[in-house]
Amino acid sequence: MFKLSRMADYGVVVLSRMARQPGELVTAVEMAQRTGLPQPTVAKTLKLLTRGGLIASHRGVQGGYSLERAPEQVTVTEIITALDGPVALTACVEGSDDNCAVESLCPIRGHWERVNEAVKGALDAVTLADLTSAQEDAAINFGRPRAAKAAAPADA
Amino acid sequence: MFKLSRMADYGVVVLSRMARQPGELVTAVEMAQRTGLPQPTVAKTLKLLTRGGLIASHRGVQGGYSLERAPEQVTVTEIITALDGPVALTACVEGSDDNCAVESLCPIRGHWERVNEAVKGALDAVTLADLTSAQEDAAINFGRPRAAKAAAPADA
DNA sequence: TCAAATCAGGACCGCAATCGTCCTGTTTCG
DNA sequence: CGAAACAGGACGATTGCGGTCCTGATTTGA
Ligand code: FES
Ligand code: FES
Repeated sequence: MFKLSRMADYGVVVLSRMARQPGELVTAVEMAQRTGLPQPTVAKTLKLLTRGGLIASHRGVQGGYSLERAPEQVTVTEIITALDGPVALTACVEGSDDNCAVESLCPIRGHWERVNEAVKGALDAVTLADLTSAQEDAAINFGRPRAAKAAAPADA
Repeated sequence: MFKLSRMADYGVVVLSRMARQPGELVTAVEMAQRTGLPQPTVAKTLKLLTRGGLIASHRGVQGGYSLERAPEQVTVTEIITALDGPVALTACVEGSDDNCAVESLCPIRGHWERVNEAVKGALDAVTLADLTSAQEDAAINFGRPRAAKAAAPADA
């Protein structure tokens, strides 16, 4: 069913929540309260997000996490990459050391990368701002936005 | 890591193999031999593909499967849908009856659909013909493509 | 008519990756 | 020096997935 991991889901939820007050320092437990998610999991998510460079952390007594980057500069691809590793649809795309069992006679060998590129491009075109700001202008192009086809310069 | 299931992978492999001789009737066991994949799994894949309307089946003694549609009319989205169910990145997109646990206060509620649309659009733009074309340069690197992996240890 | 070939559909089990939790440092502030 | 808060990893339960097999249904051909 081609669904992304729950971690990435949580990550987007948490991040979009943080995008409301950029720069504000929030602790992990408070973040869990705001989102309604279990605290340990949210803490883990925050850690991963920090390691991925998406948010900044501050240790110590008055510490916490804060979103420093602009919401429209945070792409969904980055979030997924930070929480679930690089986007690699199949085993034969770069990023994994294990190839398909039939690499020798596979008819499409390197052509998976094109699909991978297309998906990554689509994911790249959606930013955190898109997910949080669509509140007011819900009537944008929902049918097939520029993201879909415009993300096809894979072979340029 | 946002990878699609192995079933979908196999499906594409099998289909792209069938795209070479469209209309030819091939049995499941022969298809397994051609692709090098285990027979039971390949049979299962063929069944799912048939149910999805991507290939035609013929029962009886001289039966088998055949690809009736044009390769450029078969999209990757269809293949994934046939084998893994509809493309639904998260639980809150249409297609599943189960929502996130925090749907009530989730800040992005319906906005996941945009991401879903973007991905589906990207997948829709790649057809079976795209994967099978450029067959000539697919035979060049028979060793181990391993695109730009940092310092690939000699494992040959 | 009968038997063989082949697909259809589902049941079943084992493995694996994920999800979620917790514990032990490390850092900063009061 | 102690408390607050993050960092990092270990650990177990669970769920879904991958893979196999078995029993029908259908068609062909002898
Ligand atoms: S080598 Fe991976 S799909 Fe063919
Ligand atoms: S992510 Fe599903 S309801 Fe918010």
